[in-house]
Amino acid sequence: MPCRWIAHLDMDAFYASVELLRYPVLRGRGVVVGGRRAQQPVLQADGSPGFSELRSYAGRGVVTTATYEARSLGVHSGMGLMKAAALAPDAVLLPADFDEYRKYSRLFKAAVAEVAPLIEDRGIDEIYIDLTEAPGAQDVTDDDPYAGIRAIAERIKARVYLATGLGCSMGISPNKLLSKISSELDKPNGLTILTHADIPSLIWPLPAKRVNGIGPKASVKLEVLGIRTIGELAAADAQWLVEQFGSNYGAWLHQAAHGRDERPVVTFSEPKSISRETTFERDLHAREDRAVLGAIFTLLCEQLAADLQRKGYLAKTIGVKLRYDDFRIVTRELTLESHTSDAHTIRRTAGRCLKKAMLEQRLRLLGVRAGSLCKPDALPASAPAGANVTGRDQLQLPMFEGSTRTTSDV
DNA sequence: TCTGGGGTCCTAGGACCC
DNA sequence: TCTGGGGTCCTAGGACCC
Repeated sequence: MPCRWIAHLDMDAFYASVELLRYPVLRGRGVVVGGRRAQQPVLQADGSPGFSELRSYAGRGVVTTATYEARSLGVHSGMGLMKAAALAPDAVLLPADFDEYRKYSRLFKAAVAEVAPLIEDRGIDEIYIDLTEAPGAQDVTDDDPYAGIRAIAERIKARVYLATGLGCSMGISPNKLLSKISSELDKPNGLTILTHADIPSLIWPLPAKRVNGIGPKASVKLEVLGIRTIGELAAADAQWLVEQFGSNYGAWLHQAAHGRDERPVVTFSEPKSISRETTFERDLHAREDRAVLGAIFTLLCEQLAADLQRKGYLAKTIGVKLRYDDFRIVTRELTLESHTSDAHTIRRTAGRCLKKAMLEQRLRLLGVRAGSLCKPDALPASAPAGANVTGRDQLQLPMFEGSTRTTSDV
């Protein structure tokens, strides 16, 4: 196939950078965003905000993002806040403000779309962009074979900064896999352009876990097998990888290590599931803490129902997720006979799921999930949202389509 | 001093049907 | 009477990602 130009754009330390826009006085300091109950800055007598430092934090919670100053001390996202406090006690801790981050997310994506509209959403702070057909993308000059694509990338970065005041890093290559790796090679505010010819020198020396899709488990297993870098993975026999990792994943590992990836940039996809979950401030017991647990459970179901209704989806399977105090996770789910977004139906079904799980051990987390989603208009017209009809009834209902309402319609 | 909240995809076994 | 596959749906768990 003709060479594609796929960009991966990643906002630099996104949440923390948004907070720096709000509190410019924190620029240059270690700043950590995270902790569900981290303290909002309180206004001091002189009108300036008083920030709480990481050292004074106690309780559950993880680092969501850290500025590069805090990262230089070893703090990284996903780390427990107590551990982060030991590494960077002087860092400022701010609570996450997702409404604000979503606002900036929309701003930067709209800015990119003005230059290049073929965008794949990869969450709040990153996107893929297909630049293959962008005007001038294939232009070359005597001293720069990437002159055209480089100019487009610089234009995108400038537009993002103009729209948000935030920096980003871009990786551009013939596919998503290589671009994702490339965008991290020159952070922050970086731009890396590479082709297949650069794989041996730029990609192969990197640790295998830098490949998107090789996580903690797979990288440990690879290390046990004597493979640390992407190059060593590329040198491994494909059949041997299949024997070690299964046909699907093994074959993919081999392809990935050679930088091969034909996935298209997908500009739209329907959600598969919607969920709500919460970690308690202290572990709860199904019997001893029945009242508070029940209230939280109902609230989660109501929030989930509201999410479904706001987004315009109906769900056919309802599930619960439990995390016990030893971090073991179990899930239970039930498939309904008809789709619903009704809070009571969700609560009742989730309650039946809960009964299928072991409830002796203390719980750390409780979640409710809606799956098998569809839009109301994709359903037979005679099976209205939340109608309590069985599958068999649904099959018979079309006989009444277009006829007068029956009592079962009400 | 442990480990948030929101997702996707894959695997695998059993039920059920043809 | 026994032996068989293939396809789809449901359920549970797990790896991985942002």
